Amino acid sequence: MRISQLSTESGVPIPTIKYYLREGLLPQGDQTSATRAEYDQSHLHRLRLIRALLEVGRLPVATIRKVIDAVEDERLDVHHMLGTAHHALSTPVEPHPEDEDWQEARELVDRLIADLGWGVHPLAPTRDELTQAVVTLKRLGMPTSQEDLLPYATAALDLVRDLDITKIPFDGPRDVAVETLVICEVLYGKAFDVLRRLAQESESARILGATPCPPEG
Amino acid sequence: MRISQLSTESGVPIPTIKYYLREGLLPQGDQTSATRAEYDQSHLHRLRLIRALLEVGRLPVATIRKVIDAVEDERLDVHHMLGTAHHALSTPVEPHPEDEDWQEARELVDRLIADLGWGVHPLAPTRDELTQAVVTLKRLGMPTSQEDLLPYATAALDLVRDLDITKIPFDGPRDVAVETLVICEVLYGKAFDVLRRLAQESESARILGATPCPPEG
DNA sequence: AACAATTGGATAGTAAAACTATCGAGCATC
DNA sequence: GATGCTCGATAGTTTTACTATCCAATTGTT
Repeated sequence: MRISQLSTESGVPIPTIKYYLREGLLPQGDQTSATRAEYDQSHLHRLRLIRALLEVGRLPVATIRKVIDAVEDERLDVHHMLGTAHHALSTPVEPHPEDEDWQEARELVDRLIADLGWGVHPLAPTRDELTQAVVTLKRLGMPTSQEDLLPYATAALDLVRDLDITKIPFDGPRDVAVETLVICEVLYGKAFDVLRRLAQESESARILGATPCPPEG
Repeated sequence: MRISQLSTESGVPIPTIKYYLREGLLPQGDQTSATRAEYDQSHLHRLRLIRALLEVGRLPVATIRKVIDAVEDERLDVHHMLGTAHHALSTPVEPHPEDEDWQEARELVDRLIADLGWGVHPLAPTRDELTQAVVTLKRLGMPTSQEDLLPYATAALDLVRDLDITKIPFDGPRDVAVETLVICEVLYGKAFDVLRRLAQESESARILGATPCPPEG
């Protein structure tokens, strides 16, 4: 199919598709001549993935690029490919190792992960991300202990082990594996986030003994 | 304290503080003369809250503004104040009620909430948000059923009921209640999100029988 | 073969969000 | 009364994600 058809089928405007091609999010089509290229279902699929990560996951284009690069780097085995994708998904946080609060929080995070027996690399950026949340909670006057975080951690593990992970075809083609992992992480992550807010909405109304609150307007 | 001290204590540059003042995120200081205003601990605290929501929660300034407006609107009782804050926290999604996939997904979401017996307003924007995630999952070839979502929903409810909600002082001053709610929703939400990704990282390494994957570099 | 339409590739422009910088006049303080 | 901080207003910057415009090269269409 040509670019115009790709555009109508996906709902993404042609200039935007060209932009994604430039940015390396979408692979080039099969060039049949100097001014013609042929696209197929894989491009359509990729385009849908890009839009999902952008619109639902609110991932920056640069992050999506990193994930795609990991898939297309043939030197990586499945394990390292997934790892790279994983680390790309964490929002970069610059650590403040000299800060006292930061150090304390980081120790808490490391101890938590160690006590849980989780296999996470000591330098994984995810650790910094969690540290930042813990530091911030403390600064806001809601200090967090390991016991506070533990139930969240075990709940997270339960969900991942029983649901997310079972969906990932580790033995299938590599691109399918990463794609599924990313989708699980981003879209089910989003779904859970919304469900959490729904639950909070419902519980808070229940406690206050009131009827559900309508949106403004 | 003066604006310069507010700046050094919070680490936020003066022009940025002025910007927050202009945008109504930070209340004006106590004006002692035409060119002097006095700020206090409450301003410092608010500033920290703003930065937390911006940096950790990645909330847009406009959203933070909405939450603050809800707190300061004296006509609202605690219930409606929390509700307004709640709805402000959901990323706006424009619904596509004419779309077939959308309709189907929306029915699934409504049925799920009804079956769970959750008290959520029929027009709550949160419903649209979840609908969007469900539609997107379907488009990406991972259709979601009510049974798929149920375990996420019950896990979310457990966390909220046993942890988040217990932290909110419903009978205390109104501003403390919303602030706690927002902090719980945004920061513990973030913490859980990171824990989920950590669990996924760990489980995926375990399944592949590999050692934890180092970050690039 | 003439010719309008489409494409690819390049380049430049735009919109929104979150700052950041500058300026001028008014105090305050030494 | 010189120095320096402050307020308030206004204008400029940076980043991100597009969007628009050109142009020459086709392609299909007559």
